[in-house]
Amino acid sequence: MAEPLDPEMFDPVCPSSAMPIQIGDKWTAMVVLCLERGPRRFTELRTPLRGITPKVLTQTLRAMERDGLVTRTAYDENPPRVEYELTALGRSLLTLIDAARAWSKEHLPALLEARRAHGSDPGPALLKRPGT
Amino acid sequence: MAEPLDPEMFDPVCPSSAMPIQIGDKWTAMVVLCLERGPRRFTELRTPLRGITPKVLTQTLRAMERDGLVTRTAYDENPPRVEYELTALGRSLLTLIDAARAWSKEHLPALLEARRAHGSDPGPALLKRPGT
DNA sequence: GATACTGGTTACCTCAACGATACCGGGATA
DNA sequence: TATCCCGGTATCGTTGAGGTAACCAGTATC
Repeated sequence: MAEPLDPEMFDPVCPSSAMPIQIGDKWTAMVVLCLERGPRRFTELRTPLRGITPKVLTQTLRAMERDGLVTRTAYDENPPRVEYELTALGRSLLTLIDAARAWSKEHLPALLEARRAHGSDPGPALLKRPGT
Repeated sequence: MAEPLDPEMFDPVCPSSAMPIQIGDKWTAMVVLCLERGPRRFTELRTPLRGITPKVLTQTLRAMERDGLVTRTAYDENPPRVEYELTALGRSLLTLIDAARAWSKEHLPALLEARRAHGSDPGPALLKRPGT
């Protein structure tokens, strides 16, 4: 829980953005990965999740808290400090995320090639979400 | 590829609707499961996917075709006949779907209980998609 | 007094997915 | 003549996730 998060742990250009699997909402899986090695603070999470706005991060964390995936602990200090930590349930998603990443590693190139070979039209917009 | 699809293979009331995992678009995983045992016709798919409109089914299938998940074969007969079949790539999603279902079987009750225990507010709408 | 830091909140807007409803072409069948 | 079957299209409307921008309270520091 010590070392800082790598600001580039999620490559925004990476084709994993086309991954056909989504865990929870758009940012949920990335939050889980950020919390994998210990509790993190709100601001700390914003670094690797480049581009996330505080509103959306709050929404995501509140929903995850509601679903028992994370706990929120506020310390009465100042400046204020709030820490988010994975629960066992939240941690159980890691196996699923690993499965999704394994599938992508093995099959995503074929999917992208199929899409490219399909030719001109971008077509309906299946599978365009950001991933990990 | 012979036996008809069970019209009730997807229970619309089942809490799996809350499953925090989504494969492709809303109907993609269900289509994959429908095609698991062999090619199916357009109208045949509409039966278990209760409530899907032809427009949305067409959209879903076209996107899956574009991504190399299914093949579309039109026979020049009449009444017209079109068959959709899983490709190897599409079939590879089955392992992922199984993993998602295994997770749900084991952990979904805990998630739903956490949500219930969280109390009154339905809160922001994470995790409300139909699943399998 | 002014500014900065943390952890947010509020109001507004956009856009794609999804759904409802209606219609169609062509051959076969009654 | 009329109707059915099949595999779709066409048009319209709704919804909600997600984004943008601005603001806030409380303390500490300059």
